[in-house]
Amino acid sequence: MTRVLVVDDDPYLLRALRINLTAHGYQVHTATDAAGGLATAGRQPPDLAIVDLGLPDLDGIAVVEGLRGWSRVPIIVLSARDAEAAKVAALDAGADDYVTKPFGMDELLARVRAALRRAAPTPDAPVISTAAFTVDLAAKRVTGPDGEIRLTPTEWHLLEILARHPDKLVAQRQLLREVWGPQYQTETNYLRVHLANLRRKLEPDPARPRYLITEPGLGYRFVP
Amino acid sequence: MTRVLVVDDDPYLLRALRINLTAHGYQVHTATDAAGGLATAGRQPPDLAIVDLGLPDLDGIAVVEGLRGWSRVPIIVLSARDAEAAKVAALDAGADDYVTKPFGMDELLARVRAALRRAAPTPDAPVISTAAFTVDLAAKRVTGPDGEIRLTPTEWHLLEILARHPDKLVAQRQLLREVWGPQYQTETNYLRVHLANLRRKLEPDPARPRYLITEPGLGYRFVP
DNA sequence: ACCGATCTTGACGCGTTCTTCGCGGCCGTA
DNA sequence: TACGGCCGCGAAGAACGCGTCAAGATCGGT
Repeated sequence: MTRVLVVDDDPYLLRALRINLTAHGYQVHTATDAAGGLATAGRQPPDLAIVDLGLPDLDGIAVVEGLRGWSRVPIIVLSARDAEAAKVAALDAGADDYVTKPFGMDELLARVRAALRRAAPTPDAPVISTAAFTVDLAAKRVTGPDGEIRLTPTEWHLLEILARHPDKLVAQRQLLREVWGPQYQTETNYLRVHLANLRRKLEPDPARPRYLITEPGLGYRFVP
Repeated sequence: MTRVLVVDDDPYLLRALRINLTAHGYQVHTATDAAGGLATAGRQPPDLAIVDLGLPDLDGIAVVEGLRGWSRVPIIVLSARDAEAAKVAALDAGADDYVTKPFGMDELLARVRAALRRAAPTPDAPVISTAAFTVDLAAKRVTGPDGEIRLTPTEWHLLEILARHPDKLVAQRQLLREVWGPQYQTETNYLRVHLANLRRKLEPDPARPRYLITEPGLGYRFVP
């Protein structure tokens, strides 16, 4: 079962979080201060941590730092509206997301799901092979028949997304959003240029692509 | 250098410990409460921890538990004569040794040596070799054809991270975060400078690196 | 307070990479 | 057949990233 650690000093909020998270199938551990939170995390490493920045020892950031020292567990930070500086510090320290109080329970649950989803795709086969080349996602390396193939950052980023969803159609918007950001979602010509460069480096016959397939008007597909 | 973390709320004792330990060649980090201690341990994992059970948040045991969650670092607990129960609890939680206050500094130092000696046999395969040099991760030493190569702390830290992931591409952000901290994630020029220095010390032809490879825009790769 | 080692910071040249644009081809539709 | 949408292609200038050097700034030890 997914284990969630909640560190908060407000007993009412703690109770509300416990009830809601439990109701959604999470196993909840709680602590009311930084020391207790870190100790609990040590005893029972959680799959996700929710940390209030306004702890009695004024040091929710210590929890983030303490966790980040040994764990990549997703951390969601709770903060009051005016604690901007602390929030930024917490994110710098390695927190993954933040929720400003007061917040709706549905929003928090959504962020919990998002954080877990983001963290989930870790343990996978990080090597995808085709007849023409091999993609090693962990080492960020592409090997062709003549040895290593050097990709530019953008090319690698595109290939990585496509390779993580083999045989699946990836929408143009999604590619543009993940590589260039939300405000570039219509610049489809970027995709054309960089896909062409990728094909030139990877495809045996770049003019007639076999692995990086265009689905006109929709997106692209990686077929191993 | 051997790193010792001391968690104690008594400033006099803290000072005495720092002076004595430093004098005996240990690198000392200190904290005055459980949260700070765990956070410090996360930032700079110690080789040994000395923890006073009588902390202001009454929870030295939390430090022991928090450390034991992710580390096998030897832990020596300090306790007042009458705190038998807490002492037992600390040992149950995973502490390695205890010293009853008041104690002689020589005794403590002896126990420190003993604890480190006991922990020493931690032999996995912490040695990575190339044709040009050898990296001993445990001993924190680099040996070249002409004997030992002296590295600065930053250089060693960088090389250590790269050597722990041979053949893997390590992202710039990750290097910056692990060596300098989360708020330096964009200072890529640090990497350029220190990598250049590393190459000057390690590479046969620093202008054409063979072991410390740059992947432009992405990060660096150590190829043994 | 001084000194050496180390780290930070800024500047420069150079090669690479990205962006941007125009052109031509393919295809479905009017 | 004409037309518009979409794609592949090539090329040019701009922007970026890297390596390098050298000058402060910082730190620890004497």
